[in-house]
Amino acid sequence: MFANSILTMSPSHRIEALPDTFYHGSTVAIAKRLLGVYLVANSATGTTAGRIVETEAYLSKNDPACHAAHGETKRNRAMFGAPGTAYIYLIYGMYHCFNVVTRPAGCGEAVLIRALEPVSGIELMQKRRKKEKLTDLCSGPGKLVQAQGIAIALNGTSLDGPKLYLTRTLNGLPTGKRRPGEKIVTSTRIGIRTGADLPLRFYIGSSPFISRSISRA
DNA sequence: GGTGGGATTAGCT
DNA sequence: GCTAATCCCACCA
Repeated sequence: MFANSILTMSPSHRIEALPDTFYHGSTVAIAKRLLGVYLVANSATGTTAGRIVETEAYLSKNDPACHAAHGETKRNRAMFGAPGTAYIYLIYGMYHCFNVVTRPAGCGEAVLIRALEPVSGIELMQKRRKKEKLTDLCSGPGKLVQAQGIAIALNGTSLDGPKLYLTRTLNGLPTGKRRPGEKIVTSTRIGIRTGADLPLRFYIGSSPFISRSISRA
């Protein structure tokens, strides 16, 4: 089964991270463009990978829900880094959320990754999540961070490193982009109090792996 | 120096 | 549907 093939992959495997041009355009455009892209995580316990199926955009202007809305702080500093930087933070004292910084340094815009389709390292994800069902592994921002073993220490690092990276090219799998017939559905964002009416959540409509939260579209 | 809220989840009713 | 678990930070005193 191809899901385990990456685990036995040669250590000399070359990372094909996303090109700089991937981050051209608006944060909304990038949030949509990220649908279908692979997120790969390497740790001492093994490698996992998932295909992004749900994202949310957080903007620097007229978006009160964005962490950067009140300026740079110690907590949100990574958000003001270069495009392709990981912004990881603790939420509700228990879970972490993983974001991709999208705009040039100083802007403070990012895309929250809300759900992945598990594609590799399934057994490791099941072990970390203590869940068997594939739809329970990465169907929420806190869940996918747990399943991928993404450490808070990776906050502020560039998403082209050996421990955590984004790519369209993954070990014989189809190119990491939307496939024919997969349509982007737009809705309001999940779980926020302010800016809740903005249409900034995007997901692959046919995917069974998106978060189960009420869409409130 | 104290306090309250938040881009969540799991488990129970 | 409701709530507990749990912590960083912004804000107010």
